[in-house]
Amino acid sequence: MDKLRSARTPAYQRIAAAYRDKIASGELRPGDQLPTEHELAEAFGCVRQTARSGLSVLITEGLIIARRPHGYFVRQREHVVYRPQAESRPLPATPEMDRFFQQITEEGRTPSQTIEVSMVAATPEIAQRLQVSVGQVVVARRRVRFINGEPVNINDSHYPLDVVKDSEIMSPADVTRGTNQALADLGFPQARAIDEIFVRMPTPDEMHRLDLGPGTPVAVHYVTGYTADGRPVRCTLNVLPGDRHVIVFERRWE
Amino acid sequence: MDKLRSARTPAYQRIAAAYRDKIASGELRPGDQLPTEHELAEAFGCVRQTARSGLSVLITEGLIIARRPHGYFVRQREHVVYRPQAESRPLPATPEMDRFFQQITEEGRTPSQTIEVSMVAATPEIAQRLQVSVGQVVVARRRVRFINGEPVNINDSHYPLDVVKDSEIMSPADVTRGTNQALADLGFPQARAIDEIFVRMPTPDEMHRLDLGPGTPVAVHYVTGYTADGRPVRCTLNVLPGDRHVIVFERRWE
DNA sequence: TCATCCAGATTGACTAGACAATATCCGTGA
DNA sequence: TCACGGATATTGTCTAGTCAATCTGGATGA
Repeated sequence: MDKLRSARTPAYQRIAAAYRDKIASGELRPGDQLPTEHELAEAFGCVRQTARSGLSVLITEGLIIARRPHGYFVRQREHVVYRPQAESRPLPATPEMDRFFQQITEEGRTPSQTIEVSMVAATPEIAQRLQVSVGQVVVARRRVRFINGEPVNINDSHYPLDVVKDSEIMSPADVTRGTNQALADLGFPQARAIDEIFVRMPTPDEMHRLDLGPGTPVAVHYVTGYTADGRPVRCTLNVLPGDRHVIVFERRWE
Repeated sequence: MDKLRSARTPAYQRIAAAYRDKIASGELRPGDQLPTEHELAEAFGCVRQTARSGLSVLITEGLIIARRPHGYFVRQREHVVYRPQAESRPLPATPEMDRFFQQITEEGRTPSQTIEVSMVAATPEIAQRLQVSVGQVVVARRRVRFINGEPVNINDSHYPLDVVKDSEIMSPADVTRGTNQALADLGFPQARAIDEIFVRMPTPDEMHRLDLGPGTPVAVHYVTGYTADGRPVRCTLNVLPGDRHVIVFERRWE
């Protein structure tokens, strides 16, 4: 019976399933090497191309990577906490939050970033959220953040031109007190924000900018900030690689 | 003279890039059919297997699907709004929220769900969040939600055994007033919650339960609810297919 | 009329090779 | 000792086929 089933399922799927299990069970741990294509083909009685198909399944599932000419290795991932609310609430606000930060703490990381400010035509996504027409000129403040020299996320903030004109937000330097504070000083304090999170596979451009391996999905996080009278004054687009981040929100019932 | 490898880029990548662009530019729209493998091979001067490789790239990117024996088609996705805060705040609380709901409104959808309650050993993920030891017995209330007969998400809530023992939460029926209210009635009102969102490719089991196509990542959303004195009384695990959901939060600065 | 069967088109799985690209290891020579 | 260069192992790309699985639609027959 079992033999029948294993004979029915394609060889490449049996190979993928076998090593998926070994990874899930912990028999193979992050960094461990898998057999070579040649060895797999021999072990499963198929040709190299079929073994490759099986391995490629695991690659697209984000479980392993290929390193030429070394072989295939189990991927490792550690999740840096990404906390949208930290923009406004600086520190862990409840004892529960502390527990999470203790586990995934940042030891010895050296963060850095690149900043680039430009005036661009609003994409449909940005235009809709800022309530301007598509193609209208808005200010884009683009950042790529790095930890230990490796890119961790893309952070593109967009502002209506008249809101930030001639302000320090338009200079491509770090605004130490925070762009949200700068926005408030310009007379546009944000009272509310809406967070939207989409999940998808990255575009080739994103794969390049974030140095993503195959099988790594991204979270696309839009933050639209509104003043008290309901005018959108900021739309931030974050692209977060799934293998490097966990997004954390905190809620309270009042 | 010879083949002169048209570019340095491999043929299968050129094929993928060509059709990725056509999809991005809107030349090919959701539901449209791509050329067959045979036609692509002829057009790009390669064999069928190479054309297949190019198409498989687009499949893993979630852009197209293969429907045997019809051909390849551009995928379509519509995002249902998933709003964790709706558990506690029933309706759009700000004018801005209204705008989002108008766009992605639910017309003529017929929701349904399956419910299954069991006592299970806590997985490490659940145990850590409920602050119990791994393997300790907890109550799992598993739901799969459907819209128009199609599964849209997995929703597994876990409770410490002593909290929900002999309560209606343990019966596999819909709790109309909501499990959170039921929990409060048992003497465990939740005062705070922590949301964690991970992004990854689905496991084969999740692909099966949610009827996911290849190239579809999922968001894994943990909600851990705490009473006012900091005791975790609920840990809910949501699995949301990336092609069907957008996660929406709303924030206020006070 | 209506159900049934079959041919055809298309993707899925696989074989059996070939040559290219790449990083490491190791031996050679200055 | 140390720099350089080639051998080697491994994955990456590709060709040229074969046979299987699946769905549609048209032909066939009661």
